[in-house]
Amino acid sequence: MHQHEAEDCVRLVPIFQALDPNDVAQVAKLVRDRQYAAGETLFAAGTAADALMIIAHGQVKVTQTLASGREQLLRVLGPGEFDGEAVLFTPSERTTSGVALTQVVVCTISRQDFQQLLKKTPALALNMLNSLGERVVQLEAQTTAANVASVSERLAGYLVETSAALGQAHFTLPLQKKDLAAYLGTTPETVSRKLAAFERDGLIKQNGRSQITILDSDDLSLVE
Amino acid sequence: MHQHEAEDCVRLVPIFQALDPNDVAQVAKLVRDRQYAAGETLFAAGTAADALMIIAHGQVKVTQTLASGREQLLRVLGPGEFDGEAVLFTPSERTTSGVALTQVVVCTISRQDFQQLLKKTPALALNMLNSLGERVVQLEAQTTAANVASVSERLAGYLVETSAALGQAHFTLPLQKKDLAAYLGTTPETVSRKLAAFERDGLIKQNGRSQITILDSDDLSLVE
DNA sequence: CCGCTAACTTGATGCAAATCAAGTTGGTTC
DNA sequence: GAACCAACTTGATTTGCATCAAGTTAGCGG
Repeated sequence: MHQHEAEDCVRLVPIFQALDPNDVAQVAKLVRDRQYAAGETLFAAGTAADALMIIAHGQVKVTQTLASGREQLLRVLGPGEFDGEAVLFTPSERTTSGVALTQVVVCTISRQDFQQLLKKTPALALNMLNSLGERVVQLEAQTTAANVASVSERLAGYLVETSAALGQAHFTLPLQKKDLAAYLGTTPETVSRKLAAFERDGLIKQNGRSQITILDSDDLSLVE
Repeated sequence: MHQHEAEDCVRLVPIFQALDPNDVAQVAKLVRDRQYAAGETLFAAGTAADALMIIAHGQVKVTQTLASGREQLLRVLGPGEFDGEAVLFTPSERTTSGVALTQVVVCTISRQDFQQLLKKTPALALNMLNSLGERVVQLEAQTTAANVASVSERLAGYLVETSAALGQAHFTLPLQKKDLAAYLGTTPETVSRKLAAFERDGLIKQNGRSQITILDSDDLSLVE
């Protein structure tokens, strides 16, 4: 079973894709896997960044907390995604924390092993560059949105994107509203109110606490 | 002179550091350099990302603009820094725009050449990974600050960081207040008022339009 | 050195969203 | 299935900041 998870990681993860079978075998040997229950902490800000963590199953929220105590949800990692940047540097501290949202299986590679691997496997470094480049583009968009767009715009954008990513107009919110608020840089109260307003305007329909149906994707995209 | 600039780029840029002389020579051959006057556009969002641009001299502001027309200043590139991520992908569009703040000399490498170079020069890929990793960490901090901190906190943080980076309590703001406002996600009016407030509280002293002296760095860091 | 203009400052007003407060709901545990 | 508790909702109030408006400066070209 454990063996199985390790292979899953290597197979699942985009950065290991298109490596030759030889390399893949090498990688699999270095991988250790580990389980966490929902709510458990996978890594904490301020601790040593000593391993690369790749999600095999489940979801992990990555947050950053300011001195003031307010917390920003930076992203949610799903299967195949990894927490990342910290491992690339010479021994350094993590700047973010990761908490399991569901039961989670992660595959880990120690920083040392991973850096060795990078040197020996140029194709891996290129894959990694692509992955980080995409992340930069996404973060730039997130920063811009946070500074420049209203809460309604950001929420509407989130709904449209989520719906598009899942390929359906009707879906279950992948986050609690509390977490969604932290992601959008607002409060649960405001998320609640804005969703109610969208519903009043006939843009969406809410069912229960976390079911959303998008009725008018076009107008939702135009919300300001 | 042109030859000179090309060498400058290769010598100056962190990502080319620690390459062996052989590689460096190779890189220099691929580099073209180009000049821009203050205010000129180096690249625009929506156009093809066909070249990597490295700043040899001067400063370039990188911005992202929302449909609403409001503009976010993402960063200011100085000598040795580069605009980057876009070049890594298969042909794609730029998501950001770059405008010269001063007279600027940039060195460019075509995307094709650069990608070839990456494949042939593993050390370069590793340097690039480090550089992008740092950028991710910095962007995460910027996103968190934008969502979670007040304008006063962000401005105070900016002053403290800038002062620290320059190594002196007295300095000239490297940006116009208009641009500083765009960077912090606020308006020039608010920047003006907050600085006046800091001065009233004895935290800083302003001289002329852009001279700042930090009087109490500790208390400035505690502003909320 | 004068005049022009963009950058900036200062003041008055309005509004979006945070905060505070008091319920209500739904899921989980025993 | 009753009781509990976190998550959520809805309402009232406050507030930080944007916006609008009217000056004031500083730098630059002539």
